[in-house]
Amino acid sequence: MNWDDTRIFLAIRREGTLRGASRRLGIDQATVGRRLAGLERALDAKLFLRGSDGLTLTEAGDRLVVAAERMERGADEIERQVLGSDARLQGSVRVTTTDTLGLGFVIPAMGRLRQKYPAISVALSTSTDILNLVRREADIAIRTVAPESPDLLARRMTSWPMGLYASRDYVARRGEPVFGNAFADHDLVLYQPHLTTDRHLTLVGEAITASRVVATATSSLMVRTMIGAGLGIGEVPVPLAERDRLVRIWPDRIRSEPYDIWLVTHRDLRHTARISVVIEEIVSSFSREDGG
Amino acid sequence: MNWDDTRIFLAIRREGTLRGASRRLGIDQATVGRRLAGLERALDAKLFLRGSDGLTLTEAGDRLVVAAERMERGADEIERQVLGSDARLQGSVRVTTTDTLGLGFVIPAMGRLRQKYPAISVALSTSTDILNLVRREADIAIRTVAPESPDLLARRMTSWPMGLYASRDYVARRGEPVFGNAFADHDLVLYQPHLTTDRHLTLVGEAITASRVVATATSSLMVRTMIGAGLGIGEVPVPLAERDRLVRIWPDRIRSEPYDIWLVTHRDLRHTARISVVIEEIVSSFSREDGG
DNA sequence: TCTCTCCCATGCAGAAATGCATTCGACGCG
DNA sequence: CGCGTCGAATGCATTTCTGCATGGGAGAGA
Repeated sequence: MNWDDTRIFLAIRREGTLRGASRRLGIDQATVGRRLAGLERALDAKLFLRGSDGLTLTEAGDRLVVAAERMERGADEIERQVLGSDARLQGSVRVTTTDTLGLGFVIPAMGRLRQKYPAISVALSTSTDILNLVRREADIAIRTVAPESPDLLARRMTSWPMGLYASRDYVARRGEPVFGNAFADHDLVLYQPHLTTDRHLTLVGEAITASRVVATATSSLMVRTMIGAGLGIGEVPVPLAERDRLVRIWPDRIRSEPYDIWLVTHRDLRHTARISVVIEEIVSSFSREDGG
Repeated sequence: MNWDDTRIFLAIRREGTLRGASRRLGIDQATVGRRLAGLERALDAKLFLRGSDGLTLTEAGDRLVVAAERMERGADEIERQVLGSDARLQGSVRVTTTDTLGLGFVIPAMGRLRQKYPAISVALSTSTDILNLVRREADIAIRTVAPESPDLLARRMTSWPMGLYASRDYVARRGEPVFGNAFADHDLVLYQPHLTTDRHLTLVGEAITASRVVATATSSLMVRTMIGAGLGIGEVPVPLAERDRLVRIWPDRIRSEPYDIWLVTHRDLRHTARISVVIEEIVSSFSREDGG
């Protein structure tokens, strides 16, 4: 048995198709299929049922998943440990974050990094997917939720109050909403991360009626941009709203949950030089904002 | 990083040389060296220091061992689980035991197996090395010591008393030893498994003087054969001595520790058909002996 | 000191794996 | 019902890997 085929096995299981796995692994679809066939030959067992819409695990394949993931943890650990002792200021650092924070903080940090450490490159992945740091899908994550794993180190970089804002233009046209009548006669913009069904909706603690919502977005950058474009009223972290010169509605009201920003990295990467300096520069991005 | 290279890494570490690893892995020494070089390139770290007498782990390499072994456990688990659900009476079963038991019990069992299940082949490894069942180096072990791992199933097949014996020829020439004078004027044959320095030596509880020992062997088969050849007096399990028609000395004396025989297999292989029938046949070998 | 043995490194030819291009089938949409 | 899209399989050229053979170096023993 070729141990490397287990890596292919896990990729196929996660993607559901050979083609998807080939994209994730960066190798050809034909190769993925042949590697799987090789594993099945070595183990003398069919692991997937081939369907026109992809592959599904057989019972035999299902039994292997736990052991395969154990192998994967070992492999990840190997890479981290070797990486964790790398004192050189060169190589690639993978950062995952949201588009808001990527645009406003990580990219400025990358500019400064480029000056100081020209041999370090940053691979920035902005997505709503939460990449798995334990699985080594990224080196640094900047998130609005704290992680749960004991292997991950989280540091809260800032905690922004969330205020209610509209664009200058919107206020000029529609005026400010009257407090206490559920935003009657106003247009609202909402952040809805998961495209979930309507839950109990509020803005800065005030209940809203669904019919007044003119737009939602899965990204806070889109929400901010919508508000800036005059589409309606919505919640924005105060420092970002000020940067955009939005007009604050009801300045004494903030949302009860602030906008927390966590920087998360893996315990084993703590002392990796190139990762440390990237973290340092990103942290500096946030402290500049808080200071100014 | 090619996961399969960790398999090579572990083999090199265990054997200490590329050549040794290549023998264990069944691939060429040059390939082993190149696979290691590939792993070191992928991880960008030297894992071994090359010396003329083999390779020694660097600090970086040492750190990887634990994670690599975790991968190995996962790989072994995969193979066992797939093997463990194999209901076909065909394929190879690897048995490890001592030469005594291999000769007297496993080989007769193999003869009967051949008749009943012609598609099953047995790979018999007789050595004093205790192969690691957890590491999948063998499927069945027949040993004189019980294993410690919770993943292994041990069943005591028999417990033979150890008596003192000489050949008919020896007794005719030298007579039987007088009890109580430390085998004065007699030649002794000893089983010494580990080539250890002289410890406190006894035969069936009687102290002996080192100068009377004419031969030792690391194998109980060799001891028995030596005794049969008339070299001296020594301990032999009673059923085996009777089979050899040896003459018993002091028939009321036995060694305090009997000769226990354990059959050991891995928990996951319990229900593998071909392994079950091999076990069954080996057990039958021993019960024939006890019965007759 | 010479030789023998053990080891690793490297050149080269053959074998195996990979990527590309194409074919084929299934599904969903207009 | 045709068309476009998605996916898996397969033929073929190329790259990569592997095994064999050889060379060179270090250490043990005569």
